[in-house]
Order: sequence, then C-alpha cells, then structure tokens
Amino acid sequence: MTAVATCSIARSLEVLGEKWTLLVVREAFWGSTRFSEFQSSLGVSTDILTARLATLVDAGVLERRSYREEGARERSSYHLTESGRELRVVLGALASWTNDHHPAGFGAGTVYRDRETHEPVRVGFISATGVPLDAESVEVTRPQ
Amino acid sequence: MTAVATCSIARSLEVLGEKWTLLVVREAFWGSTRFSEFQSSLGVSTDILTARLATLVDAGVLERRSYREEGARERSSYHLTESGRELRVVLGALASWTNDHHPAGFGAGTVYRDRETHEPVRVGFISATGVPLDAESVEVTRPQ
DNA sequence: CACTCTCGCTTGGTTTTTCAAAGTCAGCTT
DNA sequence: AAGCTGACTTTGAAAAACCAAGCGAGAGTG
Repeated sequence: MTAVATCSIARSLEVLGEKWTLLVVREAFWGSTRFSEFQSSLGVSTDILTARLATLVDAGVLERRSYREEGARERSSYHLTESGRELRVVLGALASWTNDHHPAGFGAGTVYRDRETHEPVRVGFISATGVPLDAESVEVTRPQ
Repeated sequence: MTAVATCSIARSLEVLGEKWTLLVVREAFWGSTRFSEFQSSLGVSTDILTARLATLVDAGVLERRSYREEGARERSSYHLTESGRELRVVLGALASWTNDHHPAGFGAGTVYRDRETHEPVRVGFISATGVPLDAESVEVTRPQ
C-alpha cells in the first residue's frame, strides 16, 4: 500500500478497505447514528469504532452532528452524507454476489428489492444513456 | 466477526474483506495469472499472497490450473472463475464511487467504459425486468 | 552425477493492527 | 458533592502483516 494510489480501486480501499469499515457503513444505512448503536450492533471494540468513524468522517462518508436529548449533555451522532449514500450500490453489489455464490444455510440474507414489485434486483453496469449493459460490453481503462 | 454471519454483506467481507484480497482480484481481471505476476505488480509479500490465493481458490473466485513452459517444471496459475468474473461489478462500483468522490490529482484513475461509445458507465440497481432503478426505488430486507 | 537456477512457497523475527477490559471526562441528575 | 451515562482513551496481550532469508522440486548445464 503506497502513499496515494493511482488506481481507483486501490484508492477506494484506502478508505473502505479496513476491517469493520464497510460494516459501519452498513449499520448507518440501517439507521444507526450513535456511537453506542454502532457499537452494540456490531460488537466491535470501542477504540476501533472511534478510529473508523473518524476516517469515515474525514473521507466525507459520514457527517458528525451534535444532538442533545432532554436531560443529557450534547453528544455526537453520525449520518451518511450524499457521498456515503452512494455506497449503497457497493453494498448491494457485495450482497448480491454473496447471495448468488455463497448462499447462507438458512434465511435469505440481505436482499435488495424493487420497492414496487418486491422482486430482488441485481447490480450492473448502466450506460451513459441509461441502458443496462452486460459484462462483455464494458471495457476498463486503467491509469497511466 | 462471528463464525458465519447471516448478513450477506458481512459474509462477502469474510472472503473479500482482508487486506490485498480485492487487489488480487483486480490483478486477475487485468490479466495476471501467475504467482510472480501478482507478486510483482502488487508488491505484496509472498506469504500473504500465498494465503490470499488460497482463500480465493477455496471461495471459488479463482481456479488453480497447472501449466508448463518449455524447459520449466509444472507450475500453478490462477484464473477467475465465473463467480470471480462476477466481481467485476463490485470493482466497478468501488472505482466509480472513488472517481466521483475522491478523484485522483492527475490521470483518470480506473474507468469502466461502454465498449462501443467509450463513455464512462455507472453501476446501479437493475430491476428483474431489466430496467435501471434509482436508489429510492430499492428497499433492503435484512436477515432475521 | 554434481551443480546451479527459478518459482512457489515456508519459516523466523519484527512491526503493526486488533482485541477486551479498564480508565477518563464532561455535564446532567439527585 | 456524589453518582451516572455515553463517548471516547489507554493499557496490555493476541493476531495479522511485513520483510528477509531459506527451502525444495524439477529442469538445464558441465
């Protein structure tokens, strides 16, 4: 891992590739906002959670806000930014890959569905004109 | 990280979430097949590479084959399976997220393009009927 | 047959990261 | 004041990653 990678995939992993990071993002999608909520649902140790929340805030994935409940002091909460919300498709791609290739023994796992038809959706490439493309119609240009 | 997670995202990260793993897959997409090719392009230490290739083979992402060059003994090479090739969209989602939100200083980074028009493509949800969906039209059902 | 070379691992020792538990601190209630 | 609570910090030990060196099988060379 060099200082700043040219490859976009490597750069994405500099932010998202550490242990727990994407699970923190997943919890944020499922509604966690407070330190204690992330901690109790993930079971991650507190020092790691502190560090991950900090990198996600630095990277602009989460935004730190202050809130105050009645009879309590001011505290921080963490909310997905627009940039963070766009990670939905990354999580969707991971979930649907696993559902296809490493299905769970029981239960359906995490499934992304069409809100209207409730059919499972897939994640795929879409052209600039809004047309789904199959894998063969996509090429990659790498840096340098 | 418990034994076997119910959540599909957590399960995907059990295979793909370790350091270097997705970069090994990326190299496989870019044509690396031999141990030494992965090693020299990634700069990862050999013991880690051995371990990562083994987990990827176990997970069915890579397939180990034997090859023999003239005047050399039989060696192993590693090739993407169908399951591994379907990770293309995961890498595409990561790359396009980074290109949008953490652009590199110079150069274009890694870009997935339409093979015909050469326009950059995006990664998104596609309904069972083949229609692209925006983020709001997708819901998530989580396990249990 | 000895000798060397290469590739794909292994091994050994050091550094870094993760873990679990305990400690800290601000400000609120009693 | 004294105690509580949520969000960190610190501490010390375990696990993983890193680096350099070593190993072994088979092929070629002398």
